[in-house]
Amino acid sequence: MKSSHALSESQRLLTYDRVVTKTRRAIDTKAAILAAARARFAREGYRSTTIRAVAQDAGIDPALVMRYFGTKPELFAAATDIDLRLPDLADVPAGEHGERLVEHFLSRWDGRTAEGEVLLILLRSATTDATAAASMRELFARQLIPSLRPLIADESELPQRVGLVASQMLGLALTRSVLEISPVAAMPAEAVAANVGATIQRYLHEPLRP
Amino acid sequence: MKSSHALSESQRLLTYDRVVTKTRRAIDTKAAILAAARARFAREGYRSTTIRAVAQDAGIDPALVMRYFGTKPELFAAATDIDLRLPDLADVPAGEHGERLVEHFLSRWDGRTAEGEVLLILLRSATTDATAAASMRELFARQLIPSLRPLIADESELPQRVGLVASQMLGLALTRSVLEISPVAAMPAEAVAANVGATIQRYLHEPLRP
DNA sequence: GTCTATAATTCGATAGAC
DNA sequence: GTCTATCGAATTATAGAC
Repeated sequence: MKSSHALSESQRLLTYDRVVTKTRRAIDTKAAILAAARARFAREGYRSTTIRAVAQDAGIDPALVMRYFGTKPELFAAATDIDLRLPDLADVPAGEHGERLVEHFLSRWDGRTAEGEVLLILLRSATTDATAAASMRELFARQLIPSLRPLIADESELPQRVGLVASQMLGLALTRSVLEISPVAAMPAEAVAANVGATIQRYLHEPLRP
Repeated sequence: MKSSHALSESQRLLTYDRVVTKTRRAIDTKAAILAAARARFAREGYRSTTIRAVAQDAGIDPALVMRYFGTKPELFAAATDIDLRLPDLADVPAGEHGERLVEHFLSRWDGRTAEGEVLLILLRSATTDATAAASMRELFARQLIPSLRPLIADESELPQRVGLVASQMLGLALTRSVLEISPVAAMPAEAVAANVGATIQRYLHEPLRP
């Protein structure tokens, strides 16, 4: 009877080599699927993105997508599960908070980074898909609020202030990077940072109205 | 040979009556379809709304929807073809423009009027459907810009100013009425009008930054 | 005017060969 | 690990009976 212990050294190396190759390819495939999925979700939203299209973009078979991620909702969850790495503005002069925050988001969206892409994915999908909307609310509560907490003087005003900030920042992403309403889409990043930054600044530090 | 001229008076009345009844029912049916379509589009967006669901809501057969509106894109166009009836603020003191504008939109969205519903429909659909996105840009150019033109001192700044206004107003609709991010959704209308109104006021009348 | 029946696609998901 | 083949469900749209 031939057991695995009876393998010759060359056989073992061959087996090992094949396993490593398969594993590395699997990692590449998984990454390729995720990248293709993010791009599709970002352009077309959850509902219009098909497993078949993602597979074609990644250059593999649709069945592989199911094998790696199980279901379409799980693929979406994997594609959007990311730390936005929001900036720490504690050391920035208080008067520059608004402008710096807008600059940060603009560089993410305009530069099409992974973090920026995820935000656009959620924005495109959250308007029709309940799961994506929940992710957006969670992102607000778990990432945006904590990151801005150190900047707000009165803790009791934190949720309202961050809510107002979100209304302007998401509206900016929507008009500039999704709907591409021309005056906003064409506006230089510096002008956006200055004008919208002044609004964020007010929402963060100016007295709230009743 | 029996021609239509040979109909008796009672027969003619009967025929006429039947035609009138059918016509009135047709008008009702068409209106019922449109109302059901608006409600579905507003809640679920373009892609997820099905002809079958609309027909069921309207209490009629799916084939009737096709008969009256041809195709699904045409149904969508008919459901969103509406005059937003934006307010004329020419007689309002310049210092109140921002707050009044926010109050106007809030009453439309919170009260679920036809105009407000159409804006929410477009907002939910425009993130994934190119046709809806085009409708949104057209609405911006054909209705929002003209309605705000009389308020802006320097005509050359009109597009940028209205673009900034749109970024905040659409962001407000998104966070409050679509995503329902809690601090914004729970905020009393008066507080929203005051805080966001101040932003709109700045975008309309304060000096633009470079 | 309204409905039944169905054609023609498209998609998510599964089973199984290699 | 990867792919072929296919099922079952859902959807838009059409043809035609009543």
